[in-house]
Amino acid sequence: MAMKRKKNRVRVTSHNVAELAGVSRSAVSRTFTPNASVSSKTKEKVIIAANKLGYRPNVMARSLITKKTQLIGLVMADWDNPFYASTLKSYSEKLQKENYQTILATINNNSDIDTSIEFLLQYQVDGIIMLSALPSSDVVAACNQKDTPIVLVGNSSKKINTCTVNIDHNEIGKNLANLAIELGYRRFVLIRGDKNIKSGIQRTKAFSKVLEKENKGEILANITGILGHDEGRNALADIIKIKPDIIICSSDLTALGIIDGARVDYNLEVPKDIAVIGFGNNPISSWGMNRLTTVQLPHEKLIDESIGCLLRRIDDPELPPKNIDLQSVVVTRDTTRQI
Amino acid sequence: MAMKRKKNRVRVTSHNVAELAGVSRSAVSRTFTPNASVSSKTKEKVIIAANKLGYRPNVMARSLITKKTQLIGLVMADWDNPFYASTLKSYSEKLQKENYQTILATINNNSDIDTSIEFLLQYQVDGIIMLSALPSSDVVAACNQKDTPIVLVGNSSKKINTCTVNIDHNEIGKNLANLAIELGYRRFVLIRGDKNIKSGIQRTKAFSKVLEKENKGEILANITGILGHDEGRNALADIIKIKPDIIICSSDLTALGIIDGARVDYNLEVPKDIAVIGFGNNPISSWGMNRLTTVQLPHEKLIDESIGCLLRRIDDPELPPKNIDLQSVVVTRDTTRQI
DNA sequence: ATAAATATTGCACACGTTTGCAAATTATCC
DNA sequence: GGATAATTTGCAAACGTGTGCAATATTTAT
Repeated sequence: MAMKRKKNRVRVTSHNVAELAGVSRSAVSRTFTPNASVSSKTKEKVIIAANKLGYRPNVMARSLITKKTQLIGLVMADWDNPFYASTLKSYSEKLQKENYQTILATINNNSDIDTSIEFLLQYQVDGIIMLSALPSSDVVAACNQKDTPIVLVGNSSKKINTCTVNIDHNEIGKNLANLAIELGYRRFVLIRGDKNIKSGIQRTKAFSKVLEKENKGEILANITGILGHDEGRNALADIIKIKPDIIICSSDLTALGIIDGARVDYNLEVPKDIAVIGFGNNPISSWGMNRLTTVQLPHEKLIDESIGCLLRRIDDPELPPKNIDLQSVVVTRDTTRQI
Repeated sequence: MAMKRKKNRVRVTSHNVAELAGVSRSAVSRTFTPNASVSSKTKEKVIIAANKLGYRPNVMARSLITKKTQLIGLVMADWDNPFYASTLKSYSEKLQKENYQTILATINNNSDIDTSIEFLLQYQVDGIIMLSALPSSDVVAACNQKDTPIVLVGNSSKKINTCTVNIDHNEIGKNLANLAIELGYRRFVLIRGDKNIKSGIQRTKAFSKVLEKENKGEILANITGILGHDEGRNALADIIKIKPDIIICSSDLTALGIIDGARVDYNLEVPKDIAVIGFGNNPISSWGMNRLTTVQLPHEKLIDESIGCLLRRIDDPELPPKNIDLQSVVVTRDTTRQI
């Protein structure tokens, strides 16, 4: 009978290295621990032996004793939002630079936000960054109990006791309104995506508040459920009838769709006949063809602040949670008229 | 003197749960191990106690003994390439579905590809997926020695003994040439990015080979170092002088830049005056305005095959490495003439 | 009711590290 | 060179879990 030989995996451990180098296991451990008490002579012997055997300290075993994994859980809820998706590279790079590795959890439907955190906790991550998702306060309490700091980015709730880093959508709405008024626009159409998304609600609320207060102009329509390029272009048919001065979108893609539609389908000039403002400052928006006026979100700052918050709290779990609101700027290009 | 009290983190372990539930540690371990021998009565007791204490098995400790971490290292080399960047979500989701977590390593300059693998090995990942990066054969040997399967995606070398999943750029070049010839084009300009990137070299080589063989048309210029939209648009000035039939780009963005330039700067009609083909089928390319003819890469298939290869080899490390080449299709839209 | 078969349980060791402590070595000083 | 101080070293005990094995409890068959 042919016997299926299971190759027995040979793991090289500190024991093997110690043996070859003629020292104790402690010595090899100390060799790989910065600032540990070990003579340069034995260190050298250990390193030679380690290289010969291809030894690498086992982080799992180490973390068991040090209670640090150097792992950060990054949970990504909204892959469709280019803003968050593009953030990933920076997070990973910057965390790596701080000597942390990123373990990536993605969630599909809202139900398993909590599950993903539970999962990360099992891996003993040193901290968690949540992008655009709101966990239950129960699971956040679990994190606190375990002294695993968690920072919520782009979605917060007063009820939850933890660090948050957010974009001040209120201020964006205000600024947009003020700018539009200043440029002389009076007949507004607002377009956004899912009507339940809080950031959009905040912006429109702030926008209309300014309008009321200043008593200059009115919102002719407040359209929701429009997100992509072609959706924007298609939505134009109805919008055009209301004859707005300016259309303010909650996505650059929608804005570009509107512009394309205006130019191609209705032979209108932008911004002479109609002005458009986007949101997000997508790389496409600065293309020579497009030159879209849009709002630039504090990309890097958001990342830096959230990492900063997290690392500080990892260092000192007693630190009280901090809530940060970041300002954005609107970049005026050629789809709105000049002052 | 005010004494700074360091809060001592309380970890709840299987010991605590066992105590509360009035059973042994083995019992709680078995409760959280599928198909373990444990009566439903004690299982229930354990679960109640575990919930009360907020117990979660420590994956680190477990992996120490099972020698499985359920971690897959994903190293991302080329974030600028939208193809690979967009792949991330699917990888993460699909691996999660297979009960693996993704630990993300990013590399900046070519020098630390190997370092990132070393890092992942320290974390005892069960397998590694490398996107668009070529590790040294030494470090791949280290993976093999450690029985950590590694699959190379989008960049392979005959010298390296491991699984690879690639796009057949040779075939793309051929298909592109045949299509262009069939459509009646004869005066070609090829544009690509970094001239040392192998995929681009392969495509142009295959392209010109077909041209020679069929003896139909010639490559007027073979431009490298052009990647984005505006670069493409700017490059048009020189290209236009050579009067090509068709411009074949290695990026949709470049192609769109060329088209914008042709239409706006030179008042040319596409495809009547000049035809353009892109590469990658970026979502933008299907916009009603653009309707770009381009090549659709086998996105999901690439992901599925690479994950499949990896998981199979994790299951059975004796499995010989497999090299897979995937075919792409060119999608013809409105920037090339109809047959 | 008893014996046999089966299912469940706990003990204790293993996994690969780090680290306090005491012993051993080396360096420093008079 | 000897006494002391400083550095280096190895021992052994954790860290939190899984699992083989023998012991015990439960079920089944007679």
